[in-house]
Amino acid sequence: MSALHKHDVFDAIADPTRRKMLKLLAYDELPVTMISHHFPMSRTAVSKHLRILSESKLVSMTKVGRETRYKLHPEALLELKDWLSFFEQFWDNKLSMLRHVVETTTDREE
Amino acid sequence: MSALHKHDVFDAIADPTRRKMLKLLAYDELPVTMISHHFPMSRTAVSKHLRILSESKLVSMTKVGRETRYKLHPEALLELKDWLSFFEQFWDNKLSMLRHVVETTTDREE
DNA sequence: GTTTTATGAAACCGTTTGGTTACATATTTG
DNA sequence: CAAATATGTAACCAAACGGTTTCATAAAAC
Repeated sequence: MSALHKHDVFDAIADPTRRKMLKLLAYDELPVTMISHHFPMSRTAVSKHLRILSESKLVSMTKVGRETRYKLHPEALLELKDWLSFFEQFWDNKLSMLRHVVETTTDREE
Repeated sequence: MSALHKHDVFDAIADPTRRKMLKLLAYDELPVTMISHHFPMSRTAVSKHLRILSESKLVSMTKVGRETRYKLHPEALLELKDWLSFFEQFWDNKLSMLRHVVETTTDREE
């Protein structure tokens, strides 16, 4: 994906480092330096991954003093869930087929 | 991802062309030339996308005479669904929280 | 007010990606 | 058998990716 056009959710989760970041941010809001301690790369590289996650709305940023705290914004994964749900009707499993119907019905109420 | 290591499902669906291919193959098994008619690129480029989808097990190939027919193998998307299910517990919606519990319980029976 | 800390931006670099065209091969058709 | 068809492989290319180091800036701490 181009540098001008923003990265979407599918791009964002394609990278294993970014997927790990999402799990890390699932419970805690964390500043860049803290996040970078969990990865074998420079803080700058971590910062760039966070920018991509931010572009795709998977994380949100809050400035607190000199820190920038990032936290998970899980609602952005709904796009992925919706995309997936289309294919569930093709799983050769009657139980998941049934569940597909139940889920899509439930979705209407959200 | 490297050329030696196979592409995984997350890589495979990162590209919009490949996502479109999956939808196209959802209903019909199709040979390369037929598939390429749906995309504004060369048959060779289409073939390369299909190889990546094949590496990630999202499609399967069957040789029929001089044709290679590709079809969707939706079970490969289970990995994605499982990955997603971890995050559903964080959606700030009690209903989807409840559904998460129901689904993971149901999964045990498959 | 100087120093330290936290961060992002810029420039750079090797590798991968997504496309191309040309070619080789196998199968079907006439 | 010769010609046409279906496909994959190879070589190539520009752009994007994922990393680096250096620098600028803002806020906190001393």
